[in-house]
Amino acid sequence: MVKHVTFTLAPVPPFNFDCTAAFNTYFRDSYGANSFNNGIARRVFDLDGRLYLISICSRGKVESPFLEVEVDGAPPDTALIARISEQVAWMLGINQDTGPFYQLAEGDPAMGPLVRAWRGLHIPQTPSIFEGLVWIILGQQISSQVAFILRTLLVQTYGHRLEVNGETYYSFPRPADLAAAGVAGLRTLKLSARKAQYIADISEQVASGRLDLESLRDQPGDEVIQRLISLRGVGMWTVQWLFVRALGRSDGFPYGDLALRHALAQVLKTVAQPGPDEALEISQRWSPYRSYVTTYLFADLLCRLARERAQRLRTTGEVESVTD
DNA sequence: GGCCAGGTTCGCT
DNA sequence: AGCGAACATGGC
Repeated sequence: MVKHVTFTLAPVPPFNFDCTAAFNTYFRDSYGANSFNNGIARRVFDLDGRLYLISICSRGKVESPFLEVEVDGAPPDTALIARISEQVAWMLGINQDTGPFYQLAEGDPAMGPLVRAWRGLHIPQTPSIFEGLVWIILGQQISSQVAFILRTLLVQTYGHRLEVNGETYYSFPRPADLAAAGVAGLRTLKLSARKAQYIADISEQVASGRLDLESLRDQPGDEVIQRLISLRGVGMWTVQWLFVRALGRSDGFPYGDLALRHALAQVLKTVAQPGPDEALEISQRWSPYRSYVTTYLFADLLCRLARERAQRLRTTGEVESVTD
C-alpha cells in the first residue's frame, strides 16, 4: 500500500499555474520528466537514489494562487517533504516576483501586450543544473521537433522508470547514467557524434566529481559564464539559456537564438530580423529582466506551435510518435 | 532532392 | 578577429 503525503504552497502573485506548468512541458502533454494534463502537473524527482512522483494542481486563482502537491511513494519524513517542497517551488518559480518586470514592461509598446496576455507566467526551472545543461545542449541548432524526439528518447532510454497506477513515468537520467552510456550509447539515440561526445564528456566530469555544476548556482554571472564556456559543447547561447531556465537569473538572454530573434522582430514590428549583436543591443532596455522577456516571447511562440500541431492532428488524424 | 532548423567547434585567412 | 564548413536528423 502506497502512502501519500500532501502539502500546499503559496506562490508569489500573480501566478498563473496553467501557463507556467504548460510552459514547463513546452505546451505538450508530456516532455522529458515532466507532464501536464487535466490540470495536473507531474514530475518524477530523483532524491538520494529513490524516485518520487509529484503531482501538483491549482486550488487558487492568478491573483490569489494556491497549490496542492501530492507525493507518491515517499515515507512521511518531514525533512524529505521539506526538500521536495523546495524543489517544486524552484521548478515552478513560485517565489519569483514578476512585479518589477511588469512595471518596466507595461509602458513598453513591444512588451505591454505580451505581459497582459501572459500575466502570472513564472519561469520554470530545471531541478538540477546538470539537467538544464544536457537539455539545452540537446536542443542546439536543430528544430524544436527534432529536439523533442532526442530529449524524449534520452529520458525514456536512460532515465529511471516509475510505474504508478498503471502509468509509466521517467526521471531525468543521472550523470552516472549518461557517463555509463558513453558516446556509443548516446549515438543510438540519433545524436550526432559531436553532441554525444559533449554530453558523455560533461556527464563523466560531473559523475566523477571533477565538475560541480550545482555550485555555480551561487556564483557571479561572469564566473558562471567563464566556467561553462570552458566546457566543450557550451557556447554563449547555451549559457544564456541556462541563466533563464536552470540558474534562476533574471537577466538571461540567448541573443544568438534564431527563434528569439524572429519573435523579437515580430513584437518590434520591424521588417528585418536582427542579427545576434543587434538583438543584444535592442534587449538592453529590458535589463535586468531579460529572462522574463525571453520566456514571454517563447510562451507566445510555443503556444502557437502547439496550436498548429493540434490543427495538423485534426486534419491528418496522425498520432505523434518518437519511434519514427 | 535541397534547404533550413531554438549552435559549436575547428581550421582557415 | 572574423569567416566558412562540418555535424545528424526531420519536415516541408
